[in-house]
Amino acid sequence: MARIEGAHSAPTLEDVARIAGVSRATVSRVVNGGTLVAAKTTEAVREAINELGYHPNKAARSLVTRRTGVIAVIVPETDDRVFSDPYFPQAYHGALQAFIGSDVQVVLAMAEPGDSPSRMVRYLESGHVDGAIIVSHHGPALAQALAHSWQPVVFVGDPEAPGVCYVDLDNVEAARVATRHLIERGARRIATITGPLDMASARARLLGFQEAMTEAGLDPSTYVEGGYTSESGGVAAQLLADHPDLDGLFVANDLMAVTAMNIVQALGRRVPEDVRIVGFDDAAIGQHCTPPLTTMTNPAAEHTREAAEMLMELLAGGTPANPRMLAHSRLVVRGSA
Amino acid sequence: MARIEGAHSAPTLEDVARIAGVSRATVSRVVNGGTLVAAKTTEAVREAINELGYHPNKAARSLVTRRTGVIAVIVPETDDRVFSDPYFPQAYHGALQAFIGSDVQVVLAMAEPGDSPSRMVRYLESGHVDGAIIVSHHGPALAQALAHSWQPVVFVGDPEAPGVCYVDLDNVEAARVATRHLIERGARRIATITGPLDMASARARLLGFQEAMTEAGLDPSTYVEGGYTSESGGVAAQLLADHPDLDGLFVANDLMAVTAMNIVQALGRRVPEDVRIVGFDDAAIGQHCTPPLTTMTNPAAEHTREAAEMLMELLAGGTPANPRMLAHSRLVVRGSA
DNA sequence: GTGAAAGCGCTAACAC
DNA sequence: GTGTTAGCGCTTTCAC
Repeated sequence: MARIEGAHSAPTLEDVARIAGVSRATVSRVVNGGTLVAAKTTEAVREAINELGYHPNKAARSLVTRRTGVIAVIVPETDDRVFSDPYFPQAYHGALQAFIGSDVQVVLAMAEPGDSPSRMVRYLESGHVDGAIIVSHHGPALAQALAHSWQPVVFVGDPEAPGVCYVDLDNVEAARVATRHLIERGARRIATITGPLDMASARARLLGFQEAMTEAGLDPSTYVEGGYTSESGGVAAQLLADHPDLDGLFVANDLMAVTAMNIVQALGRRVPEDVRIVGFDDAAIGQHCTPPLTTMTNPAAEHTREAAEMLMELLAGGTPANPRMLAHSRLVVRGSA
Repeated sequence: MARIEGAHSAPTLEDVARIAGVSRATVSRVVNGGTLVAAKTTEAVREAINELGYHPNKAARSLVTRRTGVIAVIVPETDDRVFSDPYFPQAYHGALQAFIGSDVQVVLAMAEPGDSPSRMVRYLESGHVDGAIIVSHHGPALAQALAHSWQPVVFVGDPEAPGVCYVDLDNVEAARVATRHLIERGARRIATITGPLDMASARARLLGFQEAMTEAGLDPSTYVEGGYTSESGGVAAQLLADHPDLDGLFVANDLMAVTAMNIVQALGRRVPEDVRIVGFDDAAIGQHCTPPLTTMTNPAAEHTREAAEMLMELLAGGTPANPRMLAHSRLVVRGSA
C-alpha cells in the first residue's frame, strides 16, 4: 500500500500514546470511559488527543467489539412510497428519538418490495448494522428467514412468524371502531378499501370491518383491495360503479381515503350526507381536505420507539416481553362521517 | 445451516480456507474478483463458502482497505422538513440511481440545522462513510470546515468556499425567466417570497428577480423572506397587507407558492386574473392545486446524480472539473400566471 | 494505575 | 496459481 510517510493519514491510538507518553492501552481506557485512570494521565491523554485531532477508527474498533453502533430502520417499500406516505417519517422519527443521546446512529434503509428476504438477511448479516427495526413488511417470508438467523430484529406489525419480536396495534379493534362509527352515523351499505392483503395490518383491518358489519346485521362482503398509496384510493370509482347505493366507506389509510373522497365527490355524491367516510392513520392530509377526514389514530412514532426499546434489550442480550401491543387506536371525528 | 462449534460466531476466511483446503489468501482472491485463481480451486472455495454461509466481515475488510463502501447524502435539515419537501426525495433518488449496481450503499443522513459544522465533519471523519453529497446547506461554515479536511465531499448548490466541489443550477437566470414571465403576463407590481437568505440558492433567486425587474424598469425592492417550507408561504398575507395592489408574485419554491396562492385567494384575489404567481421546483403539489401552478423546473435528481459522479471521481483519486453547472431550469406554464 | 502482548478477520506484498 | 507473512487500529486480559 503506497502509503507515503508524511502523507496525512489519520492519527492513531499509537500516535496519541507516544505524544502523551503512555501506552496504547491507557489511551484506549481514556477514550472509552476514563475511569481507572489517574486524573493527570487522563488530562495528558486528552491534550494529546486534541492536539492531534485524534478520532477512533470505527472499523478497527468494531472488528474487536463486534459492534458497529449503527441500527437500521428497514422499510421494504420503494423510496417514492416511503417519501409519499406520512406514516414513514413518523415511524422513522420515533426510532430516532429512542436513540437520542445514546450515540448509536440510526440509518433508514429502503428495500424494494421485490427484494428477496435473503437479500435483506444478507444486509443484516453483512455487518453494517447491529440490529434493525422492520417497518411495513409484506408477508411472513422475511420474518421467517430472520427467525433462523441470530440477528437482533424487531418488527412493527405482526411478523407472522413464531419467536420474532414485534410491536403492534390492535388493528382489528380499530377497524371495528371505525366501522361502528359509520353505522352509528346512519350508513348501512358500507364497503371498505383495504390495504395490500399481503400485509397483516390490512387483513386485520378488513377482519375488524367484517366483524363490525356482521355484528350489526349488515352485509360485510363488500371490499376492494388497495395498496395504501394515494393512487390506489382510485379503486373507489370501481366500488361506486358496482355499488351505486353505497352510503359508507371505511378506507384502510388516509392517503387512499382522501383520493376516494375526491372521487366520491367527483361522482356527484356529497360527503358525508350521501357517503360517510372514515380513514385510518390520522395523517395531516386528512385535516386539509373538504370535509376534513374522520379517521383512526395510528401512533407510528410510538410503535418504533417501543420497537427501539425492545431492540436495545435484544442488543443487551436480554429477552424482551413479546409481543408488545400498543394502546388502542382512537377515533378522531371530523367532518367526513 | 450447520453451525457447529457451540458458540455461533460467524464463519471466517480461515474456516472457508480450511474446508476448501486452500489458504486464506486464495479464498480472499475468490471473494474479491476471482481472476488469477484456477477454475477448480474457485469452485471448491465457492462450495465451502456456501456450505458455511460465509460472509466477509466488513469491519476487518475496511480496516485494511480503508473503504467502507458507504456514502452519505447529508441533508442539514430537520427530518420533518426532509420528509415534507418533495425536493429531497428526488435528490436522494438521484444519488441512489448513480450508485445502482456499484455495490456502494447510500445512506440518508439528516442533521439538524443547529448542528455545528464540526459535528458534521466529525461524522464524515468518523469512518462511517467514504464520502458524502451535501444537499441544502445553510451558509459557508460547513463547506469551509470541510475544505480543510481531506474528506471527499460534493455539494449540491454553491458551497461559497473555494476549492470545494459542487454542482449547481443557474438560479439567477431561472429567477429572471420566472420574473419576466410574470411581466409578460401583464404584472407590474411584483413581489417575491424568497427562500431562507442564508442559502445561496435563495439569494440567487432573489438576485435574478431583482435583475429582471430592474431591466423592465419596475420596482425590484419588494420581497419578504420565507423558509422554503409550506407554512412560511404564509408571509404572503403580510405582503398583501403591505402592498394591496400587488399583481404578481414570484415564490422561490412550490411549497410556499401553493400556500401563498391559497392565501391570495382567501383574501379575495383571483389567480391569475388579479395576482399572477410563478413558483419554483415543479413539485407535484403544484399540479393539483387550483389553478395549477406555473413554475420553474429544478432537476434535483440530476443534480445529485451528477454530484455522485463527481464524488466517484474524487473517491478514485481524480480531480473532477469543478463546478459543474446544470442545464438551465425550464419554465412550465400552467394556470397560475 | 499502567504496560505488554495477543489477537479481531481481512488484504496485499512477496515468494515460490 | 497459490501460500506465507505482515500488518490495518483497536480492545482486552494479564502481569506488574
